[in-house]
Amino acid sequence: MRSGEAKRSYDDACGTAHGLELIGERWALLVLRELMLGPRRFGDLRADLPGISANVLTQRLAELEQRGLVVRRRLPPPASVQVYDATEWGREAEPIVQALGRWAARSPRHDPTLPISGVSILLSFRTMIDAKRAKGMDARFGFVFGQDRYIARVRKGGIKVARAGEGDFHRCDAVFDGAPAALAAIVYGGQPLDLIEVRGDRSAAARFITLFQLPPKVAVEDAAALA
Amino acid sequence: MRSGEAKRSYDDACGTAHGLELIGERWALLVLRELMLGPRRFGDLRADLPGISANVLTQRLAELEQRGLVVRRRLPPPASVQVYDATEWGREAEPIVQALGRWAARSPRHDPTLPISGVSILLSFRTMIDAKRAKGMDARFGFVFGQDRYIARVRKGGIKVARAGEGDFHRCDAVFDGAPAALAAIVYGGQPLDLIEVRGDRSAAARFITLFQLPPKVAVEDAAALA
DNA sequence: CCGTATCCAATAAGATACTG
DNA sequence: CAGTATCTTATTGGATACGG
Repeated sequence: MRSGEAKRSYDDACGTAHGLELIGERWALLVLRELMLGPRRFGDLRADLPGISANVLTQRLAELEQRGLVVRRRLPPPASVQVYDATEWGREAEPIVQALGRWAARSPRHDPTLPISGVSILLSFRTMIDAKRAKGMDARFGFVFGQDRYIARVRKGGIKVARAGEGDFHRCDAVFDGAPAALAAIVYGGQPLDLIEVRGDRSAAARFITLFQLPPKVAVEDAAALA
Repeated sequence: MRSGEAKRSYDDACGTAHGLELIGERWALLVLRELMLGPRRFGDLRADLPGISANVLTQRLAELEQRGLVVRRRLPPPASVQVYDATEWGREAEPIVQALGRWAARSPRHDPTLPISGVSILLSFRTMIDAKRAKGMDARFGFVFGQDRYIARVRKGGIKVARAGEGDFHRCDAVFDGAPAALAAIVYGGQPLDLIEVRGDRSAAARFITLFQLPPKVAVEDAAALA
């Protein structure tokens, strides 16, 4: 190890190497991902990052904060709870999350049956929307994952995603209510729509779930070798 | 631990998490980066990844090979040397490298004076080319970094980059010969062109080094806090 | 040289218990 | 609930030795 630097450095001027020093530690990018759609509490993050331990989450948040990617705030009373939020620069890391996700979706070893967070599935919509299929659609959709609510607007072949307030759902064409993993199984796994509850315009919902296309799996000469 | 196998899992169906399981280990993405422009030998990799130890490089290469991102080949006699090359899927990870590099270039703590590999600087040209500035230019450039040679073709606002054979340099408008770090200092650090040797059309070379634009640094309220 | 293997010390991650 | 503290395990890096 070299002298001087406090932590392990790649000692490389390449931006990629510096990026890995900023968000290359285990869990760091997933923590940042969970903050992409707005502030979360410590417990929310812990719940949506199955397997992370409290001390590692504490450490990652502290590092991300110190590097300027995350800010810690205390909500005004009566809430008075502490939340973590991504800074603008932190949110600018979304293309990294997307590129990684799009690339890894081609993996023959990707297991889509694992748990998935609400933020993940919503961000995947931004990543995987097929502009041709979405062209001509103009609709709003709501998503209820337990306490968390999100809203998506499909228009001009694109999709906008955000956390939802109560009133936002009144303008939605349809609202999906269920587990994120179930929604993922429907959209990406070809499962039937009635795996979750759908309120509102069911035909709009049926169209919505066809808008997203995973890239083709990598051809593997000997797939067994990768099992 | 079981080398390369499903070790510590993120237990997350999100493609991003799976991507981190594939190339999230320390050094993995940088090893893959070094293979983006063609096969390299073990010693080349070791030389261009300052700080990696031989055992870690061996392990990363074995893992990447087992996951289908890298192949190990033996060149035909008389060379008969073993080389590592990225598979097509491995090369498809370049958008990840680019997104990470572009994002990290905004970091206030990025130190461009560190060493940099030839592959890194050439890839950075692909990432950072400013289409508006390159528009209307049609030229070829050669790069000599010790034993390694590369060629770049600028055309229609884009740039193509590849390893060069001997003959390729005859068609070049200009050839840069020097250390990658010096070229980086010229292109990105505003240093004078005569820091390295330039053969051929010097005015074309002078235009070339203006084609690349780093994104603006992140505004930091208290930059000292991040030192 | 080109890698691999092995040993060791330093870190980082994981599990769990604990405190305000 | 929101973290700390502590302990155990895993990974990393450096040195070095070894076989092709």
